[in-house]
Amino acid sequence: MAEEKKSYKDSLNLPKTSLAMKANLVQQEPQRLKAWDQAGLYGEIQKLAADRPRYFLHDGPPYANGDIHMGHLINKVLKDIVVKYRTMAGGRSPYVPGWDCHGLPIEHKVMQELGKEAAALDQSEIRKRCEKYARKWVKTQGQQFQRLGILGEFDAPYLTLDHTYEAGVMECFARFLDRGLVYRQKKPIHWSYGCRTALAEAELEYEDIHGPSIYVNFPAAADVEPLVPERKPGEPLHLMIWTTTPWTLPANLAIMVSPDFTYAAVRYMLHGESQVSLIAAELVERVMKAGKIEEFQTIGTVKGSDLVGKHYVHPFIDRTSAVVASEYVTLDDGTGLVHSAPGHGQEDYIVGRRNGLEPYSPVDEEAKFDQTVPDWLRGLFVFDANPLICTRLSDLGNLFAQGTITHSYPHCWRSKTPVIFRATEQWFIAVDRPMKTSGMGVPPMSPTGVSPVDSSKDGKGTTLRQAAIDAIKKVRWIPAWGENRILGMLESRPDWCVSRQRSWGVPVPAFYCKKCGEAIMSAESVRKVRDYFAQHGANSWYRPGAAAAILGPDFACPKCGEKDFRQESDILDVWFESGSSWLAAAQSRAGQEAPVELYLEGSDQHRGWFQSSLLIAVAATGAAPFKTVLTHGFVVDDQGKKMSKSLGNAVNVQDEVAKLGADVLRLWVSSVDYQYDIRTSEQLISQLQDAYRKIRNTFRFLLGNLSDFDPARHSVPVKEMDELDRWILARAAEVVRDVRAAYEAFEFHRVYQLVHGFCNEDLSSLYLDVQKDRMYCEAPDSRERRSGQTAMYLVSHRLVRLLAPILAFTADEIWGHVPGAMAEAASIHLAPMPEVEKDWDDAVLRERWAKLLEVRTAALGALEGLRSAGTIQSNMEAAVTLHPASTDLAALLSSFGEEQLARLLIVSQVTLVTEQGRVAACSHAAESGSLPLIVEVAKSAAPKCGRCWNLRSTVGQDSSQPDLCDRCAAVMKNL
RNA sequence: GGGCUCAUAGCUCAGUUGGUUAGAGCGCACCCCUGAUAAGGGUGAGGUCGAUGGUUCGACUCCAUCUGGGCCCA
Repeated sequence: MAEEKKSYKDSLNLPKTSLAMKANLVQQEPQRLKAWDQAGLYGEIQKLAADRPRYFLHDGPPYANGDIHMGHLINKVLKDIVVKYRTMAGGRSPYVPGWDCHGLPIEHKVMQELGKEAAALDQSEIRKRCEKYARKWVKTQGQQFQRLGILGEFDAPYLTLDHTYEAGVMECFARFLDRGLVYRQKKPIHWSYGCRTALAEAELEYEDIHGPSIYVNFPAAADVEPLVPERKPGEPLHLMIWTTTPWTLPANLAIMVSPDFTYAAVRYMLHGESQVSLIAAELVERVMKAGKIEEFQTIGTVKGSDLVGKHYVHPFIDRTSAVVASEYVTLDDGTGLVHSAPGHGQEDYIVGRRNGLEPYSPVDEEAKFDQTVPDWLRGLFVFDANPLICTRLSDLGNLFAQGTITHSYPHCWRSKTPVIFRATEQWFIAVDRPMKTSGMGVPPMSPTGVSPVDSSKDGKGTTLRQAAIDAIKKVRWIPAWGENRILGMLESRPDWCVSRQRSWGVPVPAFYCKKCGEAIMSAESVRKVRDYFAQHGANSWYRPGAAAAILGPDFACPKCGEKDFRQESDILDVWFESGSSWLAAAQSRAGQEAPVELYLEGSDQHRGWFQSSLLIAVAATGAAPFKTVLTHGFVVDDQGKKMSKSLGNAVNVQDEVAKLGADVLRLWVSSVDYQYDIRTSEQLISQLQDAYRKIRNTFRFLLGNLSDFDPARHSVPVKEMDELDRWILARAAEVVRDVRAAYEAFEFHRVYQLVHGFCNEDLSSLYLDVQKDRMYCEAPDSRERRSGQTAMYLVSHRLVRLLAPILAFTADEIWGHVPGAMAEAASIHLAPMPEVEKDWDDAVLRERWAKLLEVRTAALGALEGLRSAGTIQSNMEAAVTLHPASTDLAALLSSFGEEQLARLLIVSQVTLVTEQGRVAACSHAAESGSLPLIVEVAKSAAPKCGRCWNLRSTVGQDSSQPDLCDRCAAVMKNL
């Protein structure tokens, strides 16, 4: 039986707090959200910040489709951290969330849901369904974002389907017309003859088909002959191509070669005649095998670069065309010479444009040949034409070989018919045409003016490409390589094709004369559309009579004078829409004029939103719409692989919120260096729970010691504080400085590391541990205790605000427990960031303590030996003798004093021996690493105080309190 | 295939203009405390700095190549 001992527990000032140890975030966070909502917190913040300098982060609109995923979490939490920090740091930083509501994925989804019903609905009815669908997800995602603690104008977000937004898009488009950059031209697109519509990549389904595979000899023109001197006079010379789409041969306008390849001139017998064909040297064997030719010889070689610019004759059309260089030619299959029809293929089109070739596409909506082809093909369905063309080539002696091949070919997702590439009229924005400055007199739609492009003479201004390149140099890109990345894309990008053959979007604002087909589109007409959309929305475009309503009854076709028009059925590229947001939303809707301070999106947006926003703003205003662009990387799994549903490695945001709470997720986001790939798994995220608990418990203990502390009445001036307390304040000042610098640099993982480290190392394992004795045992109102309380109060009061942008919920909860804090600000999000306090920021003190802490570490190491040997159980039973071997260290320790050293080491007694040669023979003496110090440890012989549990020689001095030390005896007397 | 980019302990991060045995925290293992207690303290084990070659007296750091990732194109 243990000896019955008197308990002094009730006489101690043990920590007492209502801040629960268990956060219970999953239940608590929604309640706090409700309270914020009822208090109108976001509005209060904006009211408070109304007159401060602006720091506007313009939200890139996520797509209104599906539940939010990890990518959204990263992006939105980072934005929220920026906004909350900037607000607390003295800025005005409203947050207006946006949503991208138009576009194919929604249209596609709606069409799928409608199924066969879709055919019976007109375009405006389909658009209504799309809008309903988009709005549903806007609402859902808005709630999911808010659940993460993100504050903003969620009751009035900007939507790309808002009337004002659509009008803003039109204004942006009009600016391009002001600059003379809009033109119309044919371009090949995926075409479904089954649905008589263009298809987007997402609407294609790839299926295997059996089709023809033919090798065709194109007769070489005379300028090729000198390249093959080995050829016998009169011997036919050909350029041999390979194709699986014979029906595109009538549209052949070029043969593409690689300048780097070597082409062989191969002699062989065909139809009893000796022939020479040019074929890529590496492919000769395979081609000859395909033609079942066993005897052949390479009689010479030609460099691809020498072939470029030479000519050939079309086998069945009276046309001579040129050989062109192309980077798309490979040696994977075919002959190394590629038949090119610029109207029937993407790569052919690109190479064709470079060489001034028309995107010739003699095929109509039903995939039938038009009147420009030879008469034996006119009106024929292209897939029916394939065998005819092969027969014709064979008859002409140009068919080298013929077979069938099975390969993957795109099909229409709805009609299941094979897709063809067909060139149709599209609207483009020119990037290399000098920009005009006329038309700038048209007043901007928004109250704020826009500065014109700086260009002195019409038609002699800079190009959009050059202006954009100049503009990006004035932007701060974080990380810095972002500038290089977008620069590379800008330098190589083609003209912007802005029309799409879809329903769900903002219409291309063109009209066509019903009589002569003339396209009507001018800055003036587009601004009429703009005004009409501002009032009626883009849906009104699809009403009968919209053209007359917009253009006015008196408008006549400038070409034929007719007054009957139809509206364009194509819509604008959705990137044009979202790229207009700096004007259509930030400026028009939120009153935040470009350039705004920050865009913050994933690094994929260098090609997407950053670039479209840049091009539009540069054309419209002459400058980039942003001052700083910050990008983050992508979420990958714990192996570094991309996340996908099919791999099963995706982490579900909703599940994590329901399991861990939003603050743990926010802490996780803050903890990673988001500029590169972000490794993610449920386990990796849940590891942050430990850090969260550490931080929370540190605050819990700080606050627990402040239950009887009123800062107004009990504060001890910093100068009068105990040195330990002044040290923790000095450290706190350092942390405030470093954390704020980290926030300013968007290095939130440094914030996390600094704060976590401070809680863990400085506070929990050192300062608070050392302070326990005083806080518990000294008289409640003693100077020693009040000094410590003042420090703890000041530290909590600052530290919690450093955390507020990250732990949005918990920091606010803690704030409610900091003495007097609620009187300063009803929510922590209304409080200012702490400043570096000059009174605290004592570098000399920090230096001194760095040495003291080295001594402490050395001593703890020695004590570990004593404890593991079983000599003592707790360090409080130990007596430590320090033998400093340098005068500097001796002076330092002497100045600190034995009593203070004992406190710092949390041992019963420290004896400082500064004379040489007095190290006792002691098995536990240890020389510490780099310090000129010998630490001697032993069990103290003193009796244990029944109250503070220290072993003290003063126990029993007061005969009325025989089991107490002098300190405790004195305290007890005055209780 | 092209542009940009990443690779340091199980995890998250530091590693200053190349300069001694590569650091921190977490986690882990072991120990202590039981007056922060579904807490707190201590000690310890973990890395051939993705690989190879080169420049240099000396390379995690500079150069080249490769391997494996990521984003965007083709």
